[in-house]
Amino acid sequence: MANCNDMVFHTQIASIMEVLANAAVAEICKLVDDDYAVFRLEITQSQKENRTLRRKLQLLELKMARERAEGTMRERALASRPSSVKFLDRHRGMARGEGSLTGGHRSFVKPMKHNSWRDDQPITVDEGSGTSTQHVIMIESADAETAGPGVKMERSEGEEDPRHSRDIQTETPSVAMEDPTTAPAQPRTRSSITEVSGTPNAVLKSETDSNTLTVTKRLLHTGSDHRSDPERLGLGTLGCPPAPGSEYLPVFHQSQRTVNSCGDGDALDTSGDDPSCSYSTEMDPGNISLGLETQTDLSRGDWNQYSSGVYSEGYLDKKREVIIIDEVTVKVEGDASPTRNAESHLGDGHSQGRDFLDYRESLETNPTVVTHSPIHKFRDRDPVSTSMGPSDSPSHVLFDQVLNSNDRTRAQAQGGGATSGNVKEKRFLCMFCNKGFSSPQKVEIHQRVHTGVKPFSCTQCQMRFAQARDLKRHQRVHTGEKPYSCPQCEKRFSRQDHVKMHLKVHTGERPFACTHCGKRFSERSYLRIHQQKKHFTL
DNA sequence: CTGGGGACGGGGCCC
DNA sequence: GGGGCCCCGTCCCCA
Repeated sequence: MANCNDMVFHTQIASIMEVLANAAVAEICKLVDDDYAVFRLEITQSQKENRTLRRKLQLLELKMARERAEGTMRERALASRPSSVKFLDRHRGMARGEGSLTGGHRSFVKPMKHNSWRDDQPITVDEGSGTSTQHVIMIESADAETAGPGVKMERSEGEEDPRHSRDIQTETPSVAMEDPTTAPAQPRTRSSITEVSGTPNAVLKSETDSNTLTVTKRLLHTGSDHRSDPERLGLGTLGCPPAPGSEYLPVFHQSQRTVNSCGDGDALDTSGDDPSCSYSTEMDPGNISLGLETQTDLSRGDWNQYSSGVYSEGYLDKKREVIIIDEVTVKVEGDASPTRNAESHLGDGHSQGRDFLDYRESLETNPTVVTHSPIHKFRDRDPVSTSMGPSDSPSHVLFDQVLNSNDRTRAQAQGGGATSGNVKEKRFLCMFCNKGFSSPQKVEIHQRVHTGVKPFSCTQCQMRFAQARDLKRHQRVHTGEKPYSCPQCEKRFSRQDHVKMHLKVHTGERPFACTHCGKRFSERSYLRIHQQKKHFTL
């Protein structure tokens, strides 16, 4: 009987335990579900915020570009000069498979053998017609071949980030039409050649009611290097001289889409009805940048390139540098203040020289490449468009306003070595790494690190240099000049820093110690080699 | 042959 | 624009 009671008792206990266990499981599941829902909600909100910030940045930079473009258009209207052929390279196309499209942002720098401008394939230039007709060639094809043999389009679409993908995929098929309301949208995958006639002002639409803009961007035909290095950057590039009449022609195309005012960042519906603001490259046939022009994306700093081009327009008016801005997509957000809402997607600022080694190598191996255009997509970051000239344009004001934000601090901090001086003195940012410099000239020089442009060539050898000082220093190799001597042994050197290095021989100074074995070296490179060989470390 | 070390040239940046 | 400085890599010599 007792055993029977025990069995009943245990059975009841087991039942209770089961019930409790089930309840606990249910409670856990409920908690997990709740947390999961909350987590997903947070993710969604964060994504929305990200999109909002991106679009705000786009809006800001679009405004800058438009303001600048308007100024250009006014100048053009005043000049009343005949226009040249304008290539609006939308860079939708790239010869996929050419170059490394999966190896990161360097991939685009791979020189291409075909799809490149060749000397025997000049671009027809409607020059000096005396009319205001502008031949605008919109290259929208995803197939570079459709762009003609002379058009080289490279892109790294295969490795683009989701944002970029979204922009591309959701943007309205861009139409390079003067009046998009009267012309049907053309599929992006097709090539189209649209001739835009009329005065530049006719092309440049009013921005007051514009929400979707197809901005025809172009190569800002500049290039200080052209002057200093005609043998490399001259006719050989494309087989045709720079179009003397080529001018800047930002073309804004309106779309009939309406504004999706979303100043607060909500309603960021990107599912296909994003108003698009597309920038197309207007390539000057005489200054096509081989292997460098590539599709860009606003969300990844291509606006930076555009604004840099704008900047070049002002500051580099005489220096002329090729700037390529590709088609981008942006949704103008109603009355949202671009300044207030500006979000500068500053890069990490540490993308420099060696990050572009492949690029530079490609340039070195392809001396005919004109290297004025900016590199696109070096890193997965969003550089801000901040290389503005010292002009008094609204863009400049806007730029300062942007930098007045917290991003200014970031810009300085990420300026990579901007250790001294205030921000104002370093407000000229590299379009590639956002590093700040105190003057446009310094930016230009610095950007040669990224572009590989070496305007100064040695007459004694084939060496090329980015700075005059480098050439001057190098030429001592040929002349044998050694103006510096060691005060200890009278040994002579061509460079003073080598004297300083040499002095360590006499002083016995070995400031670099191996952290593994304590062995000391006079130079860091010795230590590095030592550690590599002995300790298998960097 | 190998490693250490000096010399030296290119490159980048700050001032 | 140029000097100074530093970093890096390479070449070469020598133990």
